[in-house]
Amino acid sequence: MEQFNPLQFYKCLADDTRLKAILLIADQQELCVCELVAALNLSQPKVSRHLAQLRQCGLLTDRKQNQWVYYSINKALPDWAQTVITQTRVATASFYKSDLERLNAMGNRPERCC
Amino acid sequence: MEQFNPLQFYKCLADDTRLKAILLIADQQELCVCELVAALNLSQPKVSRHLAQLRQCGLLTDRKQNQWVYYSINKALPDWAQTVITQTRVATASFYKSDLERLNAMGNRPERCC
DNA sequence: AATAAATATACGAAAAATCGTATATTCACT
DNA sequence: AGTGAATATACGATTTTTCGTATATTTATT
Repeated sequence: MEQFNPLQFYKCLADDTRLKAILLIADQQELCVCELVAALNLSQPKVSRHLAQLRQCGLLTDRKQNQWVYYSINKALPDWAQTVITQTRVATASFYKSDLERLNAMGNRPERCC
Repeated sequence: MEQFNPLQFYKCLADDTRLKAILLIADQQELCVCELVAALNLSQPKVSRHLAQLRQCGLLTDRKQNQWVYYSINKALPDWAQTVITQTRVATASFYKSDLERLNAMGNRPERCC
């Protein structure tokens, strides 16, 4: 991840949907779109649109398995950016607590494998 | 600084003027408005407006000395937020390098005291 | 008291970001 | 081939943010 732009990075974090999605994914290692839709309690197009933006900016990577697309934090992110995400995840757990609860209450979550 | 909102924090960092101002101030300990105007090469009202926003959100504190107002990073910021700023300052020096050069080239900088 | 320098604020205009809704795509399964 | 579930994208409308310009405020100096 060369010449990664901090302004673009922080613009990605400056939206409620995107920030919570990133923190949830960082907390859970990876999540598919339908899990994020349930956790965030938002429409599928809205969530999908923000995830696409985070992928395009290099914050997330995706992997497809069957009909699901799993998003995770891009391991190629510069160390400082990973540190920023981790610090935020640990220190601001109450910010996304209710989303995590909705995720855990979700039924029929797709099974990971491979 | 209780129940500090991470979304508001990142919105503060998600603007070119504000991000560079914060990094310059973090690097220099404190800077007055006219120094930031020179370093950022922007209009005084624009810089002043963004500084006011950063102060209102709790990222900066100000101190008045004679006719100058000096801004510095709010020491009451939560640790994680200070870590985020420090990590960014250290890792993305090239992002505000040219601003720092303009600051160093500036003549007639007000003298600190007290 | 008048002037000048530094800083702050007000306000409408312009630009940027976000949204809802509709629709397209992809894949598994029958 | 057809259906349904999961995901992605397009597009105009709305909301939010930022901006330039003018003006107010504060303080030091003459």
